Amino acid sequence: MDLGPATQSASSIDRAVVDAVLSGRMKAGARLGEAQLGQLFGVSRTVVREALIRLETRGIVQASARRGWFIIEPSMEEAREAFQARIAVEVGLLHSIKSVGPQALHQLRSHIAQEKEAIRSGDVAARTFLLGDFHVCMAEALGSRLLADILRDLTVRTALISMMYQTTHKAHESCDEHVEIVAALEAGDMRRAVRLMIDHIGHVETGLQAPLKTDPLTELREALLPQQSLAPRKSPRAAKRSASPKKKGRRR
Amino acid sequence: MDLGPATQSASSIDRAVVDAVLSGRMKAGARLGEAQLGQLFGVSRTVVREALIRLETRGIVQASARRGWFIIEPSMEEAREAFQARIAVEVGLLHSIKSVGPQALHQLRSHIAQEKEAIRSGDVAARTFLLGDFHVCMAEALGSRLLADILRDLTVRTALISMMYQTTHKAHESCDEHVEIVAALEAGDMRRAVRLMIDHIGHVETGLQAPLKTDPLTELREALLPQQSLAPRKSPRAAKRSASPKKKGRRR
DNA sequence: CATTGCAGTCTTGTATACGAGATTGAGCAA
DNA sequence: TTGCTCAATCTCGTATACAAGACTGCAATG
Repeated sequence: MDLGPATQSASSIDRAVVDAVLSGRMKAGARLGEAQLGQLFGVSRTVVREALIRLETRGIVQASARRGWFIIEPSMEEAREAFQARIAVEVGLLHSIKSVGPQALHQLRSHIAQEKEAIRSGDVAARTFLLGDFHVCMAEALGSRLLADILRDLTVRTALISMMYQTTHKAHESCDEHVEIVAALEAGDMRRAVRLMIDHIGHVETGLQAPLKTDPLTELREALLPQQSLAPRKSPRAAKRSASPKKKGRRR
Repeated sequence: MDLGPATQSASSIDRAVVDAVLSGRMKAGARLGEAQLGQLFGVSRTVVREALIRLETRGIVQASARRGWFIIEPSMEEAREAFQARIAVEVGLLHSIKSVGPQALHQLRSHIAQEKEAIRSGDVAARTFLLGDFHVCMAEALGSRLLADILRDLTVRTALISMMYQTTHKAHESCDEHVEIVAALEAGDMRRAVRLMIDHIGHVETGLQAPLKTDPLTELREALLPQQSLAPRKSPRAAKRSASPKKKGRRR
């Protein structure tokens, strides 16, 4: 992690946030203060703001007017959409290729080796990152940088979802499925690869359970605010007893 | 030439630029000065800059350090990538659905009716916009807002490409193919819809010809800068005085 | 005539100033 | 205690200031 040169920090803020999310070090709903990030990276709010705007455009963070920037908190519905989009893109990708070259296979096998190593050593952050990155890596290896970028952003979304909602899908199972997919690619059996990929993503999605309750207010919020509330209460009469629900834990 | 400050300056700059590109009113390589846009929309450079950063993140404009912002000029290679990505996404989308509801069909037919009207009336901008927007509209009608957004940005790219490189594909042919695709969707024949869509996008892509030479330096740039380019078979006229307002500097 | 050095101008990159919405917490009344 | 008001504070939204890179045009030079 390089926090030194100011010239690079412009785009390194983006990468730092994305990596943090993909590694599970940063959770959905986490707050990203402009001033804080600026101090952390040694730049002014202007530069931080540009990075946040990029992340917002990519659907990774969300600005709440005059309150702050937060990592997005996908709803169950948005979760489904994200998984569906991923399936569509990855299936389309697999359909669009005839065969897989030896170099691409090497890259994928190398990636899976890293996954196994991370799983073995118990490095949760690396494991989480690599398991999601496999799909990005696949798109890249198969020749489409554009689709890889698209998949990366979609993966961020599903990664957040997997952390928000309990998932029964275990790491080694995912890794095993990656192995099978690569095997199918190597055999040139695209139909099987597609089938495996659909099942694989489906396994993760159907593994979603009730939301994790690290925050005691999570249930309440889920129950009361199915959609994000943007009602600017001006009349104090209507809002009576709503003093308690402060948003999330403040981080300092 | 003032568009009036009453427009929602926040995201309206984005939309204005995207619409202008999709309508063919703004061509690849067009310059977008911060100060100019600011005056045009009645906001400061800060707001303009945010919009430009969003557009850059979406791959629509490109910043050249301390020179300015420009609509991207995809190379032939990038053109192929964009078309391939579009095929992958749209094929994946069609594969991921079982059937198409009556409401979606209505939307698509309505869209095609607009296309025909624009073609009939000779409204080139509307025609260009609608022909590209059909694919976005399809993704939206088929239920994936995420994929629709992705397709919109990819479509911007291919739209620019179609304007940069001469295309033999005519508007009414595209419209006819849209009709066929919708017919296949209505019949529930997804396999046929997929094939038609691949052919349709392929028709546009294979229709690409030699680059349009609005800029006398195009050939020179193509010959010297990119990694691999098609062999130019036209006799290049010597780039005499470049009195044109268009100025292409070197890239670093 | 072609080339090169140089100053002036233009445009962006970054920081900072200032204002407004949102939140919080204390104080006060019932 | 409960409920309300309001000022202090936090944070972002927008504009502006200033510096530096990049281009232009001209003149001097070979």
